[in-house]
Amino acid sequence: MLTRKTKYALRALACLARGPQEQWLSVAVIAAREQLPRKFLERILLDLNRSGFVTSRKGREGGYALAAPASAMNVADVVRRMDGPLAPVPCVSITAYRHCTDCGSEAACCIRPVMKRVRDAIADILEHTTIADLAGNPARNKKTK
Amino acid sequence: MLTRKTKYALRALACLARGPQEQWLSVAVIAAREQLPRKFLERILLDLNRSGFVTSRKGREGGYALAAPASAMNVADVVRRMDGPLAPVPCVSITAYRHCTDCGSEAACCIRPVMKRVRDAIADILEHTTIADLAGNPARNKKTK
DNA sequence: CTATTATCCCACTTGTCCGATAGGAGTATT
DNA sequence: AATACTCCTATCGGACAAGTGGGATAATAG
Repeated sequence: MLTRKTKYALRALACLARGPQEQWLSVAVIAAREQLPRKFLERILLDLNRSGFVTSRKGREGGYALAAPASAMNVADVVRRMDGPLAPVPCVSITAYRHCTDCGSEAACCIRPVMKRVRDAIADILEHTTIADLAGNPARNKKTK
Repeated sequence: MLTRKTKYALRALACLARGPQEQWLSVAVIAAREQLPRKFLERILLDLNRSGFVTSRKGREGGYALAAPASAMNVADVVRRMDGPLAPVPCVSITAYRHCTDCGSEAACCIRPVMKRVRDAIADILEHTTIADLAGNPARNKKTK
């Protein structure tokens, strides 16, 4: 299950992608447009900033903007940053591989092959879906700073 | 992420599918063979029994056996019982649809279409993978009671 | 009949994470 | 100087994951 944090993050990014190019959007505006809890969204945008998905401007008329073109930003990366690896078991993750502590031998594990296929299927979809796709606006690009 | 509960459940079912047809396997035996915590496995098998995946026999020489042919038991159903719906968001689940509390309009939701595709991809794989596949023994069938 | 061996079942613990809020410090604009 | 933003930390309740302990019940071997 996707956490709300991730859903809100995706909504906020889509909102930025749709928003007017000429100005920064404040947390308050995004929260109002997308109907999201203000304070929680603030925290999420902070994370998105640290992860490099958005840039910010302080003070009056400040706010957030996409750090890259929406069409160059895929959903998989956002989900991974917020929710962690896409893979259903850590030992089939490509970006965050970890040996399963409860599993003796990976070669002999009967669950691994199936979950590998699941991971690949999920990754294939989410990596080929961009924020621009979510925004329903493939042409929209980065805000020129 | 799959919970351990589900992973253990799948391992136990695969173990039963592989095990000798003529006898019931006790929790202790399964735990030893699959290297699983005994008590926890007991609890899991109880759930699997209630959900109808296995049958049990009390007393001496008792234990568990598959309630249906391993080749007729798919992974998706097991995961759903133990971990809940496969869908990344409740509003795209087919077996356990629920309206997302944080979402105003499903028709206008920008996240739903992508997640719908993810759900379908996961379901497609897990529904077409059986316990027999896990056990590496497609011919193995139900224990004749 | 009785001891043994199994499932059944409840309660409890410990830790982690989710979702969210409070409150204040820093900073840019009017 | 006042205002309106972002930034950052701390905290909190509730849920759930992963497991353990102890005992009731039932079936069979001897």
